[in-house]
Amino acid sequence: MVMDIQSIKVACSSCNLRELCLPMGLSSCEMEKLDNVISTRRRIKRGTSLFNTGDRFTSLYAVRSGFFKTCVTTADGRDQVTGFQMTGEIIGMDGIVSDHHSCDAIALEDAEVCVLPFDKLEQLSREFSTLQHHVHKIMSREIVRDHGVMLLLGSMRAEERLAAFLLNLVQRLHARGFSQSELILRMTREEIGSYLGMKLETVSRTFSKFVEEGIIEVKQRYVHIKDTQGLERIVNPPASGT
Amino acid sequence: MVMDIQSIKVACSSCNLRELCLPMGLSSCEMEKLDNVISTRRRIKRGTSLFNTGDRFTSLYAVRSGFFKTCVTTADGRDQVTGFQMTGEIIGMDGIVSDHHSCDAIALEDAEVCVLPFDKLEQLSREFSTLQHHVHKIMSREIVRDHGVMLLLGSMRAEERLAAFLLNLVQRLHARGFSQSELILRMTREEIGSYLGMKLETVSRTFSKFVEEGIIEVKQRYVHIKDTQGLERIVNPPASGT
DNA sequence: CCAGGCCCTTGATCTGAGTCAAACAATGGC
DNA sequence: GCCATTGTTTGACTCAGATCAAGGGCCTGG
Repeated sequence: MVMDIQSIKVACSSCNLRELCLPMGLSSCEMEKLDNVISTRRRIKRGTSLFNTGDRFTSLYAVRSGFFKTCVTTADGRDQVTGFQMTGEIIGMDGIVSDHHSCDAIALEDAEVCVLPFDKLEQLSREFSTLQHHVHKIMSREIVRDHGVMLLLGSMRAEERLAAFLLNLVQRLHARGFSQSELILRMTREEIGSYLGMKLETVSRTFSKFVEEGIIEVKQRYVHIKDTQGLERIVNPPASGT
Repeated sequence: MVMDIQSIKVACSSCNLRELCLPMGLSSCEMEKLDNVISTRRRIKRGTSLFNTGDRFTSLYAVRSGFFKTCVTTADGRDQVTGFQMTGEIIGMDGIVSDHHSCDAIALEDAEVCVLPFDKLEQLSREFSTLQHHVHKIMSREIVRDHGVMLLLGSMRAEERLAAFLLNLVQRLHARGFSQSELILRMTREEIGSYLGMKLETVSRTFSKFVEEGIIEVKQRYVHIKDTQGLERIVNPPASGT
Protein backbone atom coordinates (compact mmCIF):
# COMPACT_ATOMS: atom_id res chain seq x y z
CA MET A 1 0.00 0.00 0.00
CA VAL A 2 1.57 3.27 -1.13
CA MET A 3 1.27 6.14 1.29
CA ASP A 4 0.68 9.65 0.26
CA ILE A 5 2.82 11.76 2.59
CA GLN A 6 2.25 15.47 2.61
CA SER A 7 5.27 17.31 3.80
CA ILE A 8 3.61 20.67 3.98
CA LYS A 9 4.11 22.44 7.26
CA VAL A 10 1.02 22.11 9.38
CA ALA A 11 0.20 23.83 12.63
CA CYS A 12 -2.25 23.02 15.36
CA SER A 13 -2.23 26.64 16.38
CA SER A 14 -3.82 27.69 13.13
CA CYS A 15 -6.07 24.67 12.70
CA ASN A 16 -9.79 25.27 12.77
CA LEU A 17 -10.25 22.01 14.64
CA ARG A 18 -8.09 22.93 17.59
CA GLU A 19 -11.03 23.16 19.96
CA LEU A 20 -12.15 19.63 19.13
CA CYS A 21 -8.85 17.91 18.74
CA LEU A 22 -5.65 17.23 20.63
CA PRO A 23 -4.72 20.85 21.45
CA MET A 24 -8.01 21.42 23.26
CA GLY A 25 -7.33 23.56 26.29
CA LEU A 26 -3.62 24.16 25.72
CA SER A 27 -2.14 27.62 26.12
CA SER A 28 -0.79 29.28 22.99
CA CYS A 29 2.76 28.70 24.20
CA GLU A 30 2.09 25.00 24.66
CA MET A 31 0.38 24.83 21.31
CA GLU A 32 3.45 26.25 19.66
CA LYS A 33 5.51 23.39 21.07
CA LEU A 34 2.89 20.94 19.90
CA ASP A 35 3.28 22.32 16.39
CA ASN A 36 6.83 21.00 16.39
CA VAL A 37 5.63 17.49 17.14
CA ILE A 38 2.99 17.39 14.47
CA SER A 39 4.89 17.88 11.32
CA THR A 40 3.12 15.85 8.71
CA ARG A 41 -0.25 15.04 7.36
CA ARG A 42 -1.23 12.02 5.42
CA ARG A 43 -4.00 11.56 2.87
CA ILE A 44 -5.94 8.32 2.78
CA LYS A 45 -8.07 7.43 -0.20
CA ARG A 46 -11.52 6.03 0.36
CA GLY A 47 -11.38 2.28 0.95
CA THR A 48 -7.68 2.17 1.80
CA SER A 49 -6.20 1.75 5.23
CA LEU A 50 -4.34 4.11 7.51
CA PHE A 51 -2.84 1.08 9.23
CA ASN A 52 -3.49 -2.64 9.46
CA THR A 53 -3.32 -5.26 12.16
CA GLY A 54 0.31 -6.16 12.73
CA ASP A 55 1.76 -2.88 11.44
CA ARG A 56 4.42 -1.38 13.64
CA PHE A 57 3.01 1.33 15.90
CA THR A 58 4.75 4.68 15.65
CA SER A 59 2.10 7.35 15.81
CA LEU A 60 -1.37 8.33 16.79
CA TYR A 61 -3.46 9.99 14.12
CA ALA A 62 -5.87 12.88 14.44
CA VAL A 63 -8.60 12.84 11.83
CA ARG A 64 -8.50 16.15 10.03
CA SER A 65 -11.12 15.37 7.44
CA GLY A 66 -13.00 12.32 6.30
CA PHE A 67 -14.36 9.36 8.17
CA PHE A 68 -12.83 6.10 9.37
CA LYS A 69 -13.83 2.74 10.71
CA THR A 70 -11.62 0.56 12.89
CA CYS A 71 -12.11 -3.19 12.92
CA VAL A 72 -10.66 -6.30 14.47
CA THR A 73 -10.58 -9.67 12.74
CA THR A 74 -10.56 -13.23 14.04
CA ALA A 75 -8.39 -16.04 12.71
CA ASP A 76 -11.39 -17.52 10.93
CA GLY A 77 -12.24 -14.33 9.09
CA ARG A 78 -15.09 -12.87 11.09
CA ASP A 79 -14.66 -9.23 11.78
CA GLN A 80 -16.10 -6.63 14.05
CA VAL A 81 -16.18 -2.89 13.51
CA THR A 82 -15.02 -1.41 16.83
CA GLY A 83 -15.68 2.22 16.03
CA PHE A 84 -16.31 5.00 13.56
CA GLN A 85 -14.05 8.04 13.82
CA MET A 86 -14.72 11.53 12.55
CA THR A 87 -13.00 14.90 12.45
CA GLY A 88 -10.97 15.70 15.56
CA GLU A 89 -10.95 12.15 16.91
CA ILE A 90 -7.76 10.24 17.64
CA ILE A 91 -6.99 6.81 16.16
CA GLY A 92 -4.26 4.31 16.91
CA MET A 93 -4.11 3.93 20.69
CA ASP A 94 -4.54 0.17 20.31
CA GLY A 95 -0.93 0.01 19.11
CA ILE A 96 0.79 1.32 22.23
CA VAL A 97 0.65 -1.82 24.34
CA SER A 98 2.46 -4.17 21.99
CA ASP A 99 4.18 -1.73 19.63
CA HIS A 100 2.01 -3.13 16.87
CA HIS A 101 -1.50 -2.27 15.81
CA SER A 102 -4.20 -4.75 16.71
CA CYS A 103 -6.87 -3.46 14.36
CA ASP A 104 -7.32 -2.02 10.89
CA ALA A 105 -8.22 1.63 10.34
CA ILE A 106 -9.95 2.13 7.02
CA ALA A 107 -11.08 5.38 5.42
CA LEU A 108 -14.77 5.35 4.49
CA GLU A 109 -14.24 8.47 2.39
CA ASP A 110 -11.18 10.33 1.20
CA ALA A 111 -9.55 11.52 4.36
CA GLU A 112 -6.65 13.39 5.81
CA VAL A 113 -4.97 12.78 9.17
CA CYS A 114 -2.35 14.60 11.20
CA VAL A 115 0.46 12.26 12.17
CA LEU A 116 1.43 12.44 15.86
CA PRO A 117 4.67 10.53 16.43
CA PHE A 118 4.07 8.91 19.78
CA ASP A 119 7.61 9.13 21.13
CA LYS A 120 7.57 12.88 20.59
CA LEU A 121 4.13 13.13 22.12
CA GLU A 122 5.39 11.29 25.22
CA GLN A 123 8.43 13.54 25.36
CA LEU A 124 6.35 16.68 25.16
CA SER A 125 3.85 15.46 27.71
CA ARG A 126 6.71 15.02 30.15
CA GLU A 127 7.20 18.77 29.82
CA PHE A 128 3.57 19.89 29.92
CA SER A 129 1.27 18.36 32.46
CA THR A 130 -1.66 19.89 30.56
CA LEU A 131 -0.80 17.87 27.48
CA GLN A 132 0.00 14.80 29.56
CA HIS A 133 -3.34 14.89 31.27
CA HIS A 134 -5.05 15.51 27.98
CA VAL A 135 -3.50 12.38 26.45
CA HIS A 136 -4.66 10.40 29.47
CA LYS A 137 -8.15 11.80 29.05
CA ILE A 138 -8.27 10.82 25.39
CA MET A 139 -7.36 7.25 26.25
CA SER A 140 -9.79 7.18 29.16
CA ARG A 141 -12.53 8.51 26.89
CA GLU A 142 -11.91 5.63 24.51
CA ILE A 143 -12.20 3.16 27.40
CA VAL A 144 -15.48 4.68 28.54
CA ARG A 145 -16.80 4.68 24.98
CA ASP A 146 -15.88 1.01 24.63
CA HIS A 147 -17.77 0.21 27.83
CA GLY A 148 -20.81 1.91 26.34
CA VAL A 149 -20.53 -0.25 23.24
CA MET A 150 -20.30 -3.35 25.44
CA LEU A 151 -23.49 -2.30 27.19
CA LEU A 152 -25.14 -1.83 23.82
CA LEU A 153 -23.96 -5.17 22.46
CA GLY A 154 -24.54 -7.09 25.66
CA SER A 155 -27.93 -5.89 26.75
CA MET A 156 -29.83 -4.00 24.07
CA ARG A 157 -32.20 -5.19 21.40
CA ALA A 158 -31.86 -4.37 17.71
CA GLU A 159 -34.09 -1.29 17.77
CA GLU A 160 -32.39 0.08 20.84
CA ARG A 161 -28.97 -0.41 19.31
CA LEU A 162 -29.81 1.37 16.10
CA ALA A 163 -31.54 4.22 17.91
CA ALA A 164 -28.54 4.65 20.21
CA PHE A 165 -26.22 4.56 17.22
CA LEU A 166 -28.12 7.27 15.33
CA LEU A 167 -28.32 9.50 18.40
CA ASN A 168 -24.62 9.10 19.03
CA LEU A 169 -23.69 9.90 15.44
CA VAL A 170 -25.89 12.96 15.17
CA GLN A 171 -24.71 14.25 18.53
CA ARG A 172 -21.08 14.03 17.47
CA LEU A 173 -21.86 15.65 14.13
CA HIS A 174 -23.75 18.42 15.87
CA ALA A 175 -20.69 19.09 18.05
CA ARG A 176 -18.87 19.68 14.74
CA GLY A 177 -21.35 22.23 13.53
CA PHE A 178 -23.62 19.98 11.49
CA SER A 179 -27.35 19.56 11.76
CA GLN A 180 -28.97 18.03 14.83
CA SER A 181 -31.50 16.24 12.72
CA GLU A 182 -29.98 15.38 9.36
CA LEU A 183 -26.98 13.25 8.49
CA ILE A 184 -25.35 11.33 5.70
CA LEU A 185 -24.19 7.88 6.70
CA ARG A 186 -20.66 7.25 5.57
CA MET A 187 -20.87 3.50 6.11
CA THR A 188 -22.89 0.67 4.58
CA ARG A 189 -25.68 -1.22 6.30
CA GLU A 190 -23.27 -4.10 6.67
CA GLU A 191 -20.72 -1.94 8.52
CA ILE A 192 -23.42 -0.56 10.80
CA GLY A 193 -24.50 -4.14 11.42
CA SER A 194 -20.98 -5.25 12.23
CA TYR A 195 -20.59 -2.42 14.72
CA LEU A 196 -23.96 -3.11 16.33
CA GLY A 197 -23.72 -6.90 16.32
CA MET A 198 -26.54 -7.47 13.87
CA LYS A 199 -26.95 -8.55 10.25
CA LEU A 200 -27.34 -6.03 7.44
CA GLU A 201 -30.90 -7.23 6.77
CA THR A 202 -31.84 -6.49 10.37
CA VAL A 203 -30.30 -3.03 10.11
CA SER A 204 -32.33 -2.38 6.97
CA ARG A 205 -35.56 -3.70 8.49
CA THR A 206 -35.05 -1.65 11.62
CA PHE A 207 -34.52 1.50 9.54
CA SER A 208 -37.76 0.68 7.71
CA LYS A 209 -39.57 0.21 11.00
CA PHE A 210 -38.44 3.61 12.26
CA VAL A 211 -39.61 5.14 8.97
CA GLU A 212 -43.03 3.49 9.28
CA GLU A 213 -43.33 4.87 12.81
CA GLY A 214 -42.54 8.35 11.53
CA ILE A 215 -39.42 8.70 13.68
CA ILE A 216 -36.99 9.16 10.81
CA GLU A 217 -36.88 9.59 7.04
CA VAL A 218 -34.34 7.57 5.12
CA LYS A 219 -33.18 7.84 1.56
CA GLN A 220 -30.18 5.60 1.08
CA ARG A 221 -27.36 7.11 3.13
CA TYR A 222 -29.35 10.23 3.96
CA VAL A 223 -31.18 10.15 7.30
CA HIS A 224 -33.49 12.79 8.70
CA ILE A 225 -34.36 12.42 12.36
CA LYS A 226 -37.90 13.74 12.73
CA ASP A 227 -38.40 12.75 16.36
CA THR A 228 -35.27 12.76 18.49
CA GLN A 229 -37.26 12.11 21.65
CA GLY A 230 -38.84 9.12 19.95
CA LEU A 231 -35.37 7.67 19.45
CA GLU A 232 -34.45 8.51 23.03
CA ARG A 233 -37.53 6.69 24.29
CA ILE A 234 -36.49 3.63 22.33
CA VAL A 235 -33.00 3.63 23.86
CA ASN A 236 -34.24 4.33 27.35
CA PRO A 237 -37.71 2.87 27.69
CA PRO A 238 -39.64 4.90 30.29
CA ALA A 239 -39.93 2.94 33.53
CA SER A 240 -43.19 1.03 33.57
CA GLY A 241 -44.22 1.03 37.20
CA THR A 242 -42.17 3.57 39.11
CA MET B 1 -20.10 2.96 52.84
CA VAL B 2 -17.33 2.95 55.43
CA MET B 3 -13.85 2.46 54.02
CA ASP B 4 -11.22 0.49 55.75
CA ILE B 5 -8.00 2.41 55.17
CA GLN B 6 -4.77 0.69 56.05
CA SER B 7 -2.07 3.15 56.80
CA ILE B 8 0.70 0.59 56.98
CA LYS B 9 3.66 1.44 54.84
CA VAL B 10 3.62 -0.57 51.66
CA ALA B 11 6.31 -0.87 49.06
CA CYS B 12 6.22 -1.96 45.46
CA SER B 13 9.88 -2.83 45.70
CA SER B 14 9.17 -5.60 48.16
CA CYS B 15 5.89 -6.73 46.71
CA ASN B 16 5.72 -10.24 45.32
CA LEU B 17 3.48 -8.98 42.52
CA ARG B 18 5.92 -6.46 41.14
CA GLU B 19 6.51 -8.42 37.96
CA LEU B 20 2.80 -8.52 37.16
CA CYS B 21 1.73 -5.12 38.30
CA LEU B 22 2.51 -1.48 37.79
CA PRO B 23 6.26 -1.61 38.57
CA MET B 24 6.88 -4.17 35.84
CA GLY B 25 10.16 -3.33 34.15
CA LEU B 26 11.16 -0.40 36.33
CA SER B 27 14.69 -0.09 37.65
CA SER B 28 15.16 -0.39 41.40
CA CYS B 29 15.82 3.34 41.61
CA GLU B 30 12.59 4.08 39.83
CA MET B 31 10.76 1.60 41.98
CA GLU B 32 11.94 3.35 45.08
CA LYS B 33 10.36 6.58 43.84
CA LEU B 34 7.19 4.69 43.03
CA ASP B 35 7.08 3.51 46.63
CA ASN B 36 6.59 7.12 47.67
CA VAL B 37 3.54 7.44 45.48
CA ILE B 38 1.85 4.31 46.67
CA SER B 39 1.38 4.88 50.33
CA THR B 40 -1.85 3.19 51.22
CA ARG B 41 -3.76 0.04 50.75
CA ARG B 42 -7.44 -0.43 51.11
CA ARG B 43 -9.41 -3.53 52.03
CA ILE B 44 -12.72 -4.20 50.33
CA LYS B 45 -15.15 -6.71 51.76
CA ARG B 46 -16.83 -9.15 49.44
CA GLY B 47 -19.92 -7.61 47.86
CA THR B 48 -18.96 -4.02 48.61
CA SER B 49 -17.64 -1.52 46.12
CA LEU B 50 -14.25 0.04 45.62
CA PHE B 51 -15.96 2.92 43.85
CA ASN B 52 -19.32 3.63 42.26
CA THR B 53 -20.54 5.48 39.19
CA GLY B 54 -20.41 9.18 39.91
CA ASP B 55 -17.73 8.98 42.61
CA ARG B 56 -14.98 11.54 42.25
CA PHE B 57 -11.91 10.08 40.55
CA THR B 58 -8.70 10.45 42.49
CA SER B 59 -6.74 7.23 42.10
CA LEU B 60 -6.16 4.13 40.13
CA TYR B 61 -6.17 0.90 42.08
CA ALA B 62 -3.91 -2.12 41.70
CA VAL B 63 -5.53 -5.33 42.82
CA ARG B 64 -3.28 -6.91 45.40
CA SER B 65 -5.53 -9.76 46.34
CA GLY B 66 -9.08 -10.78 45.62
CA PHE B 67 -11.23 -10.45 42.57
CA PHE B 68 -13.37 -7.62 41.18
CA LYS B 69 -16.01 -6.98 38.59
CA THR B 70 -16.66 -3.63 36.94
CA CYS B 71 -20.09 -2.81 35.60
CA VAL B 72 -21.95 0.00 33.90
CA THR B 73 -25.65 0.66 34.41
CA THR B 74 -28.29 2.28 32.22
CA ALA B 75 -30.92 4.74 33.39
CA ASP B 76 -33.52 2.00 33.25
CA GLY B 77 -31.59 -0.38 35.45
CA ARG B 78 -30.05 -2.81 33.01
CA ASP B 79 -26.43 -3.42 33.70
CA GLN B 80 -23.46 -4.87 31.95
CA VAL B 81 -20.37 -6.36 33.52
CA THR B 82 -17.47 -4.80 31.58
CA GLY B 83 -14.68 -6.84 33.10
CA PHE B 84 -13.33 -9.08 35.82
CA GLN B 85 -10.07 -8.00 37.43
CA MET B 86 -7.60 -10.15 39.31
CA THR B 87 -4.29 -9.75 41.12
CA GLY B 88 -1.92 -7.25 39.51
CA GLU B 89 -4.54 -5.66 37.28
CA ILE B 90 -5.32 -1.95 37.39
CA ILE B 91 -8.84 -0.57 37.94
CA GLY B 92 -10.25 2.91 37.64
CA MET B 93 -9.04 4.32 34.31
CA ASP B 94 -12.62 5.06 33.33
CA GLY B 95 -12.56 7.97 35.76
CA ILE B 96 -9.79 10.02 34.18
CA VAL B 97 -11.77 11.60 31.36
CA SER B 98 -14.47 13.26 33.42
CA ASP B 99 -12.91 13.27 36.89
CA HIS B 100 -15.71 10.95 37.95
CA HIS B 101 -16.04 7.22 37.71
CA SER B 102 -18.41 5.91 35.08
CA CYS B 103 -18.73 2.38 36.40
CA ASP B 104 -18.95 0.45 39.64
CA ALA B 105 -16.08 -1.73 40.84
CA ILE B 106 -17.30 -4.44 43.17
CA ALA B 107 -15.27 -7.02 45.07
CA LEU B 108 -16.38 -10.59 44.37
CA GLU B 109 -14.35 -11.79 47.31
CA ASP B 110 -12.59 -10.03 50.17
CA ALA B 111 -9.91 -8.01 48.47
CA GLU B 112 -7.08 -5.62 48.96
CA VAL B 113 -5.95 -2.89 46.56
CA CYS B 114 -3.00 -0.53 46.44
CA VAL B 115 -4.17 3.05 46.04
CA LEU B 116 -2.31 4.96 43.32
CA PRO B 117 -3.17 8.67 43.57
CA PHE B 118 -3.37 9.70 39.95
CA ASP B 119 -1.95 13.20 40.30
CA LYS B 120 1.17 11.75 41.89
CA LEU B 121 1.35 9.07 39.24
CA GLU B 122 1.23 11.75 36.54
CA GLN B 123 3.87 13.76 38.33
CA LEU B 124 6.20 10.80 38.60
CA SER B 125 5.64 9.76 35.01
CA ARG B 126 6.81 13.21 33.95
CA GLU B 127 10.11 12.29 35.57
CA PHE B 128 10.45 8.69 34.34
CA SER B 129 9.69 7.91 30.77
CA THR B 130 9.69 4.21 31.68
CA LEU B 131 6.80 4.71 34.05
CA GLN B 132 5.08 7.09 31.65
CA HIS B 133 5.20 4.57 28.85
CA HIS B 134 4.07 1.86 31.19
CA VAL B 135 0.97 3.82 32.17
CA HIS B 136 0.20 4.35 28.50
CA LYS B 137 0.59 0.65 27.88
CA ILE B 138 -1.79 -0.25 30.67
CA MET B 139 -4.45 2.01 29.21
CA SER B 140 -3.80 0.74 25.70
CA ARG B 141 -4.06 -2.83 26.95
CA GLU B 142 -7.48 -2.04 28.36
CA ILE B 143 -8.57 -0.60 25.01
CA VAL B 144 -7.38 -3.69 23.16
CA ARG B 145 -9.09 -5.95 25.68
CA ASP B 146 -12.32 -4.02 25.23
CA HIS B 147 -12.11 -4.47 21.47
CA GLY B 148 -11.79 -8.19 22.04
CA VAL B 149 -14.92 -8.17 24.16
CA MET B 150 -16.75 -6.27 21.42
CA LEU B 151 -15.73 -8.95 18.94
CA LEU B 152 -16.99 -11.57 21.31
CA LEU B 153 -20.30 -9.81 21.94
CA GLY B 154 -20.83 -8.75 18.38
CA SER B 155 -19.98 -11.83 16.42
CA MET B 156 -19.76 -14.97 18.53
CA ARG B 157 -22.37 -17.49 19.52
CA ALA B 158 -23.07 -18.58 23.10
CA GLU B 159 -20.72 -21.58 23.07
CA GLU B 160 -17.91 -19.59 21.52
CA ARG B 161 -18.31 -16.83 24.08
CA LEU B 162 -18.18 -19.15 27.05
CA ALA B 163 -15.23 -21.09 25.65
CA ALA B 164 -13.33 -17.86 25.01
CA PHE B 165 -14.16 -16.67 28.51
CA LEU B 166 -12.87 -19.84 30.17
CA LEU B 167 -9.68 -19.84 28.12
CA ASN B 168 -9.04 -16.20 28.96
CA LEU B 169 -9.61 -16.74 32.69
CA VAL B 170 -7.42 -19.78 32.94
CA GLN B 171 -4.67 -18.15 30.92
CA ARG B 172 -4.60 -15.15 33.25
CA LEU B 173 -4.65 -17.40 36.30
CA HIS B 174 -1.83 -19.47 34.86
CA ALA B 175 0.25 -16.31 34.43
CA ARG B 176 -0.22 -15.88 38.20
CA GLY B 177 1.08 -19.33 38.99
CA PHE B 178 -2.20 -21.22 39.15
CA SER B 179 -3.18 -24.33 37.27
CA GLN B 180 -3.63 -24.34 33.51
CA SER B 181 -6.59 -26.64 33.77
CA GLU B 182 -8.42 -26.00 37.01
CA LEU B 183 -10.08 -22.90 38.33
CA ILE B 184 -12.60 -21.63 40.83
CA LEU B 185 -15.06 -19.16 39.39
CA ARG B 186 -15.38 -16.15 41.62
CA MET B 187 -18.56 -14.92 39.94
CA THR B 188 -22.10 -16.22 39.57
CA ARG B 189 -23.64 -17.57 36.37
CA GLU B 190 -25.58 -14.35 36.16
CA GLU B 191 -22.42 -12.24 36.26
CA ILE B 192 -20.79 -14.42 33.62
CA GLY B 193 -23.94 -13.99 31.56
CA SER B 194 -23.93 -10.25 31.96
CA TYR B 195 -20.31 -10.08 30.82
CA LEU B 196 -20.93 -12.37 27.86
CA GLY B 197 -24.27 -10.89 26.81
CA MET B 198 -26.31 -13.96 27.61
CA LYS B 199 -28.83 -15.06 30.24
CA LEU B 200 -27.79 -17.10 33.26
CA GLU B 201 -29.85 -20.08 32.05
CA THR B 202 -27.93 -20.07 28.79
CA VAL B 203 -24.64 -19.94 30.68
CA SER B 204 -25.73 -22.91 32.76
CA ARG B 205 -26.93 -24.90 29.75
CA THR B 206 -23.72 -24.18 27.87
CA PHE B 207 -21.65 -25.40 30.83
CA SER B 208 -23.76 -28.56 30.85
CA LYS B 209 -23.22 -29.03 27.13
CA PHE B 210 -19.44 -28.77 27.54
CA VAL B 211 -19.63 -31.32 30.35
CA GLU B 212 -21.66 -33.74 28.20
CA GLU B 213 -19.08 -33.38 25.46
CA GLY B 214 -16.32 -34.23 27.93
CA ILE B 215 -14.52 -30.92 27.44
CA ILE B 216 -14.79 -29.77 31.03
CA GLU B 217 -15.88 -30.96 34.47
CA VAL B 218 -17.96 -28.59 36.55
CA LYS B 219 -18.92 -28.74 40.18
CA GLN B 220 -20.53 -25.42 41.12
CA ARG B 221 -17.80 -22.81 40.97
CA TYR B 222 -15.06 -25.36 40.37
CA VAL B 223 -14.16 -25.97 36.72
CA HIS B 224 -11.68 -28.50 35.38
CA ILE B 225 -10.71 -28.03 31.75
CA LYS B 226 -10.09 -31.51 30.40
CA ASP B 227 -9.61 -30.54 26.76
CA THR B 228 -8.11 -27.09 26.19
CA GLN B 229 -7.81 -27.69 22.46
CA GLY B 230 -11.47 -28.61 22.40
CA LEU B 231 -12.28 -25.18 23.80
CA GLU B 232 -9.91 -23.55 21.33
CA ARG B 233 -11.63 -25.31 18.44
CA ILE B 234 -14.95 -23.96 19.66
CA VAL B 235 -13.66 -20.39 19.75
CA ASN B 236 -11.86 -20.67 16.45
CA PRO B 237 -13.68 -23.18 14.29
CA PRO B 238 -11.20 -24.80 11.89
CA ALA B 239 -11.70 -23.44 8.37
CA SER B 240 -14.05 -25.75 6.50
CA GLY B 241 -12.76 -25.61 2.92
CA THR B 242 -9.29 -24.12 2.92
C1' DC C 1 -25.40 6.15 -22.50
C1' DC C 2 -24.84 1.56 -21.08
C1' DA C 3 -23.15 -2.42 -18.33
C1' DG C 4 -21.72 -4.37 -14.23
C1' DG C 5 -21.16 -4.37 -9.53
C1' DC C 6 -22.43 -2.97 -5.22
C1' DC C 7 -25.78 -1.82 -1.98
C1' DC C 8 -30.31 -1.95 -0.18
C1' DT C 9 -34.98 -3.70 0.65
C1' DT C 10 -38.39 -7.07 1.51
C1' DG C 11 -40.47 -11.71 2.01
C1' DA C 12 -40.51 -16.50 3.83
C1' DT C 13 -38.70 -19.59 6.88
C1' DC C 14 -35.73 -21.31 10.55
C1' DT C 15 -33.28 -21.46 14.90
C1' DG C 16 -30.48 -20.08 18.92
C1' DA C 17 -31.24 -18.00 22.81
C1' DG C 18 -34.70 -15.83 25.82
C1' DT C 19 -38.59 -16.45 28.93
C1' DC C 20 -41.25 -18.68 32.29
C1' DA C 21 -41.53 -22.10 35.64
C1' DA C 22 -40.28 -25.54 38.93
C1' DA C 23 -37.25 -28.03 41.72
C1' DC C 24 -33.00 -28.64 43.84
C1' DA C 25 -28.27 -27.60 46.05
C1' DA C 26 -25.30 -24.86 48.70
C1' DT C 27 -24.41 -21.37 52.05
C1' DG C 28 -24.84 -18.45 56.02
C1' DG C 29 -27.27 -16.88 60.12
C1' DC C 30 -29.52 -18.01 64.21
C1' DG D 1 -28.73 -28.43 63.21
C1' DC D 2 -32.39 -26.07 60.80
C1' DC D 3 -34.31 -22.60 58.02
C1' DA D 4 -34.08 -18.87 54.73
C1' DT D 5 -31.82 -17.09 51.09
C1' DT D 6 -29.27 -17.24 47.10
C1' DG D 7 -27.52 -19.62 43.26
C1' DT D 8 -27.98 -23.42 39.84
C1' DT D 9 -30.03 -26.73 36.77
C1' DT D 10 -33.39 -28.39 33.62
C1' DG D 11 -37.68 -28.48 30.89
C1' DA D 12 -41.24 -26.49 27.80
C1' DC D 13 -42.40 -22.94 24.98
C1' DT D 14 -41.74 -18.47 22.45
C1' DC D 15 -39.74 -15.09 19.68
C1' DA D 16 -36.21 -11.79 17.87
C1' DG D 17 -33.15 -11.89 14.71
C1' DA D 18 -30.53 -14.95 11.38
C1' DT D 19 -30.66 -17.13 7.09
C1' DC D 20 -31.97 -17.86 2.44
C1' DA D 21 -33.69 -15.87 -1.61
C1' DA D 22 -35.18 -12.60 -5.05
C1' DG D 23 -35.63 -8.18 -7.05
C1' DG D 24 -34.55 -3.34 -7.65
C1' DG D 25 -31.95 1.09 -7.44
C1' DC D 26 -27.80 3.62 -7.76
C1' DC D 27 -23.18 4.73 -8.86
C1' DT D 28 -18.91 4.23 -11.64
C1' DG D 29 -16.05 3.54 -15.41
C1' DG D 30 -15.76 2.76 -20.18
